[in-house]
Amino acid sequence: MTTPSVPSGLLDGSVTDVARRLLGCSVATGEGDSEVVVRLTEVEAYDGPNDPASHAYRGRTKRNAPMYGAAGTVYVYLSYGIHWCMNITVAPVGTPSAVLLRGGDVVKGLDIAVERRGRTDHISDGPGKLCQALGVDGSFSGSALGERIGLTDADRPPNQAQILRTPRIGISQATNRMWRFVLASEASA
DNA sequence: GGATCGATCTACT
DNA sequence: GTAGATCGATCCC
Repeated sequence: MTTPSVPSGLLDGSVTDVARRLLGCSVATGEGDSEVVVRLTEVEAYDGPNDPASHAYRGRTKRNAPMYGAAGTVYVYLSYGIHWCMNITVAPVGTPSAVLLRGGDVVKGLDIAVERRGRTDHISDGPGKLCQALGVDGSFSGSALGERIGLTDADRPPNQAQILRTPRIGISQATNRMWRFVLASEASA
């Protein structure tokens, strides 16, 4: 076992399989009273070299290096100079596939998340907001799941029937790929 | 060394 | 629903 804090098999398979599987899973940061847990409701798959929209499409750089690491590596980058965005590397070493965590519901430590966000609404319904609510920043990039960020599948739906597939957001390339996955219960019709 | 772009967020209409 | 903000990293000369 290499990543004891990650449920076995959770990160196996294609990047789209994993993205779908991560919906409903919970991401956690902090410990004890300062722990914040978010249940994922929105993710996107990025298939490195085969995906024009991926940061790894043009090759390896200092920023995206963690995507070339082992499955379960956390890749955090700064978007638009102000927002942190968090990914989980999927494929084996050398293959830069990753899943972008776009949003979710805070299920623990809501007061902490609210304080960090400075608002009581829109706490974690976007990539940058999700990271801010969890207290994730660039120092988390390159670390493995289980070290500073925990991942559990406790509240994952038993089937994939409630999962919707839609085009990805915020990109200008390969927008035709339906690689954004959302929990149907959160999509409000 | 300089110019350009970005997997976004917030506020206002 | 629409427009503006904001700063690092990347890419090119």
